[in-house]
Amino acid sequence: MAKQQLRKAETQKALLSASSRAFRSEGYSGVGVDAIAKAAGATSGAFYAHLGSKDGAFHAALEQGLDEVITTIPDYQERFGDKWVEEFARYYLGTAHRQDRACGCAMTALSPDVARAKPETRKLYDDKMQEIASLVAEGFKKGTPSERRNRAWVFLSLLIGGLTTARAMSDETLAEIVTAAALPAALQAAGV
Amino acid sequence: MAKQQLRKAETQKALLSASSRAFRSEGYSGVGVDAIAKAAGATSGAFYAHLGSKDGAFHAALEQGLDEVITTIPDYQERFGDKWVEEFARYYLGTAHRQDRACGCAMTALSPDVARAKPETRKLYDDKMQEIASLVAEGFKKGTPSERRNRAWVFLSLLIGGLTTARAMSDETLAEIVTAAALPAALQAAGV
DNA sequence: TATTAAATATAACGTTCGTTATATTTTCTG
DNA sequence: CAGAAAATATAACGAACGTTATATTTAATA
Repeated sequence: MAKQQLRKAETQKALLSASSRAFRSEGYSGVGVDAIAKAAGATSGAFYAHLGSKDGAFHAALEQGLDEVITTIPDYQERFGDKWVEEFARYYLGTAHRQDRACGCAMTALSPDVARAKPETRKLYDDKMQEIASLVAEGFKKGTPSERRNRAWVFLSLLIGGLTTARAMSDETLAEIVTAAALPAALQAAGV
Repeated sequence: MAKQQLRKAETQKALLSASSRAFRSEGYSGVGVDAIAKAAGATSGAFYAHLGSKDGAFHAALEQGLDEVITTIPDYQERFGDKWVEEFARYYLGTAHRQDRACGCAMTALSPDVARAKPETRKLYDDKMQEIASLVAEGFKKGTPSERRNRAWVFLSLLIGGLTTARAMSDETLAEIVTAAALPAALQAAGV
């Protein structure tokens, strides 16, 4: 019982990863189970064995996606120190992130579908987003904890709203104008 | 040729209105043509006679939705004068607007699907959003035109991002914390 | 190597998808 | 009132939907 477990874990990972990518780029209702399984190099049988249901796959993809944010923020804080906010916001509102929906941040890509998801999934969103806001607030320098937390929500709202708007635009120049405007405002919210 | 044209116009209006509501609350891929037609008290035959295709219905719903914003902003400016920004932002981030996805603002509800729409529709989004940003910027008091325009994008990004995040949350108290944080930041961007 | 168990593939279910072609109804014209 | 024209309803298409049941393959055990 070693080779079998390894293969199982790999299939699971591929299925979850394909689910994440598909839901982010096509939306929850924009992609089917067969297509996700195919993208993972598997079939719908394996999909249901591992993820239980399409709902379940979305729930798992959201959890993994928000956990990614939860580990990324401390990474930025360690790597860049005081400049972590600038680096993070610059990446978030940058061209590469805007153009790659499939591999982009779960907050922006999945929030609209979370609003339509089952209660259990929305509750998960509540918890993870609070965790993210806490990490962001702790990384801010000025202000009381309560002030910093408010500004963390502003910071996140600006990143999510700016990216959402820019991604919908077809004119790249216009999209850059939006993100370029959002960036200093996000830094101001961060107290930089 | 009067009664017939009247009925046609009414069917058209009902179809477009049902499309708008459905796309906003369920997402483009989350609802089918038959369901939209049924909600409008019609059938798919009438849907295709009036809207041409599902794509076409989304395009028309987006146009109507953004035009609604374009007429609403001057309305607020006339009705509330200097306080128009506060009133508008308070409505946008308020409980009623957050809880009613189907009748909410097209910017927040449709942007994620616009990112996946055909080029023609994304171009329409470009143009209408620039018009909206212009109206908002003209309603700001301080700063140069260029500064005001930047702050208009910040203002819009905050409203869209804050509302998107709050709508995804299941805990109403938490959702209100997010919108309550976004509101003063939006007003600050407006120069109030 | 035969048996058992686990992991995945296949095939099928009824339903709904977007769309088209045709039928039917309704309204206007002569 | 007869016939033309316009508006809408109906029915059907193949394809894809989410899901389940079963078959097949693979690996561990004895």
